[in-house]
Amino acid sequence: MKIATWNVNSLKVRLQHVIDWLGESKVDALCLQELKLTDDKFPRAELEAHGYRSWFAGQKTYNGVAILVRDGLSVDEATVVRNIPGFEDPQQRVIAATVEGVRLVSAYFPNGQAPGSEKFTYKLAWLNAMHDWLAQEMQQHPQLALLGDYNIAPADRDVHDPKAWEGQNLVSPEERAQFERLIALGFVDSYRQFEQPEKMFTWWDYRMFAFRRNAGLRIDHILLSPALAPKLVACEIDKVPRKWEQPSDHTPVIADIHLAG
DNA sequence: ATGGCTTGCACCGCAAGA
Repeated sequence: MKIATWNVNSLKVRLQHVIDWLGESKVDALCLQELKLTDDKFPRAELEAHGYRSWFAGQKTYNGVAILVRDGLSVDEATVVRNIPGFEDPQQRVIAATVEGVRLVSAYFPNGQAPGSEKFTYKLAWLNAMHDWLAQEMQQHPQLALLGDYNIAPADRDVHDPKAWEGQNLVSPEERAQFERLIALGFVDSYRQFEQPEKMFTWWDYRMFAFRRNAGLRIDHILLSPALAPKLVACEIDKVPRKWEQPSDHTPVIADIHLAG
């Protein structure tokens, strides 16, 4: 089963990119973030016409997450969850669904703006709630994958210029400690299970020709639970959609899991 | 140098992203 994550920065603007990419990648499930549209505007019919069913949690202007599932795969309708249970939040950042017996969580982690800011405090509170919920969720669903835009570059090798970024939002020690708390639950960073080229990133700023200069960060991740990690056979970043006309500033990450094996 | 782009919303400049 191929699963993927992609922050599309407006599904309205990026719908054709999503459709094109699904057609090429043929992933079984695609987790989307930053839909930036309300549920009534979600392009469910268009995606269905291209062979994918959708589950989504949207809102006006900001945030919004979805899970797209290729036709023919089983989805447990009764256990779809929106938001982090028990964490009151008007921001739509989480949706979870069980696909072929694998619990998929599509998450748009808060940006945080800057260490010390109110938004940073919210980010840390959100991360605490996510950690505690995942600890429970993993008991219920041993085969669990957490896919999304984490807004955290876990290590210096995930940063194009670690010196320039030192201590800043997305790389600060507090955020990295939160990432490590997820790892301490037993989660495995899919991308780092394999030898990878250096300077591989998933996000590049729109400004300053950042993509052309490869001035990026690796902030989109697929973490796998201990029960799922041994079934991982490949993980890659697909930089191609970032080169398309009017692209998202993020590009997809894909993990291939062999469930039968 | 706190800019530089892109989005949505609401009206032509602002917030927010990362």
